[in-house]
Amino acid sequence: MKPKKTSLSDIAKQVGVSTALVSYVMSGKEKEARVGMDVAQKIRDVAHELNYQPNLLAKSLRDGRTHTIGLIIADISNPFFANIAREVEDESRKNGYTVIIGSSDENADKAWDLMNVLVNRQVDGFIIVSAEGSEKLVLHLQTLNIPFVLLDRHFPQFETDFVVTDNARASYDACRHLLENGYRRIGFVAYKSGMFHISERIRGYREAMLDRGINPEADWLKEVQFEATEIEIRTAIDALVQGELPIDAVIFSTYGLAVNGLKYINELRLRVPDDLGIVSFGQAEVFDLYYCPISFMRQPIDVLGKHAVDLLMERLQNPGGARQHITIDARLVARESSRKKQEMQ
Amino acid sequence: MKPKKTSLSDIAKQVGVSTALVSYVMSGKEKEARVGMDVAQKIRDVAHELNYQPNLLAKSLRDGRTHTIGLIIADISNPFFANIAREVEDESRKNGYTVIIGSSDENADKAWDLMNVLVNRQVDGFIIVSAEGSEKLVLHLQTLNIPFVLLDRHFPQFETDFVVTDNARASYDACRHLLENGYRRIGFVAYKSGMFHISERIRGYREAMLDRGINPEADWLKEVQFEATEIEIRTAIDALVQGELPIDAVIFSTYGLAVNGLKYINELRLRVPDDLGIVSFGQAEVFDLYYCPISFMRQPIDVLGKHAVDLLMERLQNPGGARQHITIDARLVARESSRKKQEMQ
DNA sequence: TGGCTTTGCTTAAACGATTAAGCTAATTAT
DNA sequence: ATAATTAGCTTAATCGTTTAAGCAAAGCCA
Repeated sequence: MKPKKTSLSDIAKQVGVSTALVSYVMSGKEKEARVGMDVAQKIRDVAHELNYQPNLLAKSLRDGRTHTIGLIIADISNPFFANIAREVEDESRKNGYTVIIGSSDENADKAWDLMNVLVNRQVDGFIIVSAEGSEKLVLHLQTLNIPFVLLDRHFPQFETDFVVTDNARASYDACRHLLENGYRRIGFVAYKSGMFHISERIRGYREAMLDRGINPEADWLKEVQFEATEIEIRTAIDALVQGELPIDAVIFSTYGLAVNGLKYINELRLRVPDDLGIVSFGQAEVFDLYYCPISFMRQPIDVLGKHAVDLLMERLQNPGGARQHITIDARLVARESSRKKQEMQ
Repeated sequence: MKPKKTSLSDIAKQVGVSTALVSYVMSGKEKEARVGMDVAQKIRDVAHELNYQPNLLAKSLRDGRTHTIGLIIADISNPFFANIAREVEDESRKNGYTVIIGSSDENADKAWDLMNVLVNRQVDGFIIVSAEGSEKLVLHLQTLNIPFVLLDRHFPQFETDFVVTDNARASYDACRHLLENGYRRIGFVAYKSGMFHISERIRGYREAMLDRGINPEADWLKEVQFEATEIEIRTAIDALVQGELPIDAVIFSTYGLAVNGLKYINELRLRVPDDLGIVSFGQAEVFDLYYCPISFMRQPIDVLGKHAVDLLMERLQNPGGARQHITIDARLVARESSRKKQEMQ
């Protein structure tokens, strides 16, 4: 039924030599291995004729490297991660590596299972956007001595390679921008999470407010559950805009929060930015096409992805080298949603 | 340096038996292989103690199945494909398969290269969103006897498994909806392509117009190059809205066209739907959050993805079975962008 | 002529798992 | 008591590749 693929020994048999010779020729080692010119040519001819394609499984098994990397992200259907995946894919292919992507849904258990599957498939290394609670995963990879690079999020308590944006600074810039444009009562919506990148974003917001001499009300910070974003975000926004001190601007610390938040803001018929100024993290076509284009902190996804792959490649070459920490600045893209406030007397 | 992973023979050595016994126990065949209860337990204990993880490479090499499928799509950073990828990933994992995703950028050569890499990695089968001109790829997989399912697009001239939406019908429905709501001069924007799914969409549009007794002007159909979408779409829209017979509605036959089109429509300060009614293919948050929510044809991505995987699984079981053609209907999600036209006297 | 190097190839082990076949000792049947 | 069965293991081939080591013949030098 299935026309067996041609292997080294098929060629060897037809040419009348050992598989060793064929292997040498096919991997361009004919010089070192002193293969006769005529035989080499014959081998190439037959290989071509039989349409030989090497079996990468066998090769990998033999030399312990699969030239495959595992990419664990939160969710491939989120544009931020999809774009990251795309960068990682392209950059990896340039380096001769294939990527296997898995979505963890921000769930540490899922991430753990994924990692195990990929480890068993013998990936050479990982690029990981950590879910909350995946310290165990990180430690496990360390004891297995499998190279990995943390992307977008990292654990300050562990000494690992990572590539992240400067979240505190990005948040600070977002907030300062709103302040400069006349907004004063600024809310901040984040996921409820113990993860470092989240708390950094909150810290940046706080500092910007304090530096401006404003004490951010505790009520202005809303933390919503990832698993129940749609519902909780409504409650959060209701509270923010209807409280004693209704906010005049809000920062969404994540793409998913912004999308859900904007939907509800539309429902409430709040006008952006007159009723509510907005700056968001993340990026996507949504922000361009909203009736009032949304200002956002642009994370240089291409740079993040490229650095992550390059760093991993370096680590694969030199597993013992010093861990590297790469921090990249996000850049504010200011648009209508945060334009200078008209003082309304 | 690297603490070698534990293999069957490590366990065998420690327990003092052959690797065969260990293999039987680890793969749950201890009954058939008549392994002694006490020895079996000992093996399990040691396996656990040494944290044994099977090497899937070796297993795959041995029995010729990798439990891996290749997914070739146009671009993972396009939400339509990202969502497909997500479905395929989840459904495959349920079946014990791992997915390797590659983006072809609608380029047949890239798709060809990708396929070759994946074939060499011995994927068991493929799910493919074909790029234009990839007939060669399809034929090649057929001669290699590697199972594959075409997704979203298919080649009517080849007898293959496929899962697609009924594009002619979707287009017909989109157009009829606009007609029913009072629009008459309806434009259609598509990619310039010889691919079947595109011409089907055009056909559906034409038929809906003709059935209504309207002869669609040739100028109302605009075909833009995939590689130069941003520029060409401006020219196309300019022509559509400024011609002798300016259109009063437009159908975007693809997500990417809609996004670029809407951007330009915004720039032109055309009001949707008063100046221009809109229905689009594709789906994404963009359509929800546009100032005037965009009507679109919802393709049931979850169903598409699930069917594609299930069909491939079936084909892997039974390579010789009759090819299956699965066609799924898109459903109109009607919103503001195509609301009933106010007759303006 | 005898020893040394070079050329051109083959042999065989290794990667880690699977599994048909075979072997031995104990048990059961006759 | 002897033959037949069964339980409980081992052996070894296999998947396709790589590569160190070895071997024979030819070439070179004195």
